[in-house]
Amino acid sequence: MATEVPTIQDVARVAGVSTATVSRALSNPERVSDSARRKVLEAVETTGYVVNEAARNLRQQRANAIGVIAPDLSNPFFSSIIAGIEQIAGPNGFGVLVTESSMTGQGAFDYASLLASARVDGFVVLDGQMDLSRLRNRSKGLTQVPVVSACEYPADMPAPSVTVDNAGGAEKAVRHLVDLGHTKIGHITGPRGNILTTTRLEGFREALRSMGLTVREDFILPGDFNLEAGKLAAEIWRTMEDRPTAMFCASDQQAFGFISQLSRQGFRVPEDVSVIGFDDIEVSGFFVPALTTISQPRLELGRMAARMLLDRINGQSHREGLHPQLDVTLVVRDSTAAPVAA
Amino acid sequence: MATEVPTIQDVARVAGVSTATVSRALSNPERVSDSARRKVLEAVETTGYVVNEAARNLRQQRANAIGVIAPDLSNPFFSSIIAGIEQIAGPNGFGVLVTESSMTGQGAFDYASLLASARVDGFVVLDGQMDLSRLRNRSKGLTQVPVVSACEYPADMPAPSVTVDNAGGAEKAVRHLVDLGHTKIGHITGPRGNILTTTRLEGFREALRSMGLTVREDFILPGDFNLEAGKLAAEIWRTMEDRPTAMFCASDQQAFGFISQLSRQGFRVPEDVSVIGFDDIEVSGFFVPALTTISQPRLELGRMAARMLLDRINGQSHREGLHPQLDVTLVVRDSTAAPVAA
DNA sequence: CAAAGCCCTGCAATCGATTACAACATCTAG
DNA sequence: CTAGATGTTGTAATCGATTGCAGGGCTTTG
Repeated sequence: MATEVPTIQDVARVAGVSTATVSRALSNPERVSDSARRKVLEAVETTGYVVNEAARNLRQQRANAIGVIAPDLSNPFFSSIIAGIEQIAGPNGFGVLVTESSMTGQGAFDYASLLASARVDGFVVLDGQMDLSRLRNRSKGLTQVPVVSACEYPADMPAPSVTVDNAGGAEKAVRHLVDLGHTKIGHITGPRGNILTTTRLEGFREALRSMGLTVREDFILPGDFNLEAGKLAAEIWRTMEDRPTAMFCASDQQAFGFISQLSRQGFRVPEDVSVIGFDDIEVSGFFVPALTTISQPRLELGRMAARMLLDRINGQSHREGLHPQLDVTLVVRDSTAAPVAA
Repeated sequence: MATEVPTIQDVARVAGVSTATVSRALSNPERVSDSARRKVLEAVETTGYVVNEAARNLRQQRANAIGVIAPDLSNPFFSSIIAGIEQIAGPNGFGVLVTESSMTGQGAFDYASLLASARVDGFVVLDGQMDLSRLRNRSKGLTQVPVVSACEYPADMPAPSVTVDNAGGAEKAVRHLVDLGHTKIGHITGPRGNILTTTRLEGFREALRSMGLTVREDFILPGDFNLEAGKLAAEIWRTMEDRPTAMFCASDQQAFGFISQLSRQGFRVPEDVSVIGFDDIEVSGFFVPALTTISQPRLELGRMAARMLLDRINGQSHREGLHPQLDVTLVVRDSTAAPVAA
């Protein structure tokens, strides 16, 4: 039972050919004769041979793995993206190493080291806050290092990215609220400095203007993408003299926090205030009330980012362009309604 | 800028010693003289050397990485556990490869292959449904392969595991409901055949009995851990003639689905029915109503599983025993209350 | 029929680290 | 003073795959 793991030597011996032929039969089948290929495949079958990745990686000078840097693993928003990345990476023979931003910078988990140590061939960066300067001053310039940012992206980053149409999403959200009859529309932003925050805020402003409404700066509450931020914003909303009748939240989680805190204080959604989120994570349809939101194609985001990164690693140019943008859609549920006549 | 990645040879040259000394200075500092160590560390600093993992892995015949097999990445319950695993693995120089169960079995992502290919040194299995037999009939016997199952575990699996006290959790939930005055208590189970399902159900039954209540089989609804299952159960609850006044749900997600569907039908929680969950995922405190639940130490679950696996890989025996069980705690929030006097 | 080209195969170098072994210096004990 | 122990270092083999190069067989062409 406790047999050794077979090597390419074993296969070669069983098949009666050289290791070179075995290697070629497996990676470039068209380069060997039919008979040799058959013998090799048969020998692989009987021995149960699997290529030793460490040896291959050493020789080929590539890791056959990609790293994913996520800001927060416990946020369900990111896990779907990661699932999408795996769907592409796995079948292409690439492993996926997932890291939280908070882990990087710690010894071996420093991402520059991950690259230099031949553990990964490139990164998908899901964290827009990430400081990529360290990557730059090590060995190759940043433009050389295969990096694709997905979803969020550092403003100064000269790397390909795949994003969604955030401004368009904001516009769809505002239009929905306006269509319902709202005129006093507020917004809870994401964290300061985040690109998503600015794009959605800008889209929000622009949409209001284009629909002939004035932007009330006091209706724009600073926040974050998490639950706590929504709760905080609710406290502010509650103390406002002139309250917005509808709030556009920068994320679903934030919307949950907002609604939760309001409910606790005796307010009702959507009767007292309409709430619309952004992301469409899984629970959104099951929240109470079910959350109206802007749906992001999260799986596809991950898949496309992975495809782009693999192209990059393989030295190909991107089939989908340098900065593809995916569409978002409005999902109307129960957290938005027409404002009650005052 | 586009310099090559420095190798141990470069360091040796700069430091004026042999590669053997460099290697020893880095991994067994006490085996070299002070002066040599100083020179090496300095040379590492100036060259920016990072060990090439592929070369090390090949020579040492270990991958310095562990695999995590999760049933469903988009479930926030698992992401915390994974974060915990990383907290331990990373600082110990181990990478973490995350895989969804649905991916395994596909070519290179087959987990037996992952092992044989020297990509990982062992696994943390988060999926109790996982069929581990394939692992068994390849090379070493299953007992040889470093595997630690966390949270769920296949019943027939002769591997170490770290779990929580599921029966105790069920008991705490029931006691809480009984303390509130409930006597008609129902349960929505997890998926059939899952070990968590049986343990929690058994704990539920046992708790009722020990508190002098009879177990009503018609109050036990079959389910799953996901949102949809809760929704389905709500439909059944609604049509019951004699309804339980309190439901113990096998997971928080399930509880959300249950509450969500009831709300949609005009019922109120906890006025019409008390609901208690299991897991205490992040959003639970922000649900409407905030969910009373049994809290699992998810981060610690991952950390402990990782520690056990690393011990195993390093050939040490487990400091924490073969089957440690972590305690769970009752978190009382707003979804449970005394039953209304009929 | 000879020269040139192509296909298939094997030999052996190579990737970059670790480590068994041996060499040497230094120290200790008798 | 010497045999043996101890501590430090370097040499070179090794891990398992890939791949440049060359050789042998066969086909094509003039």
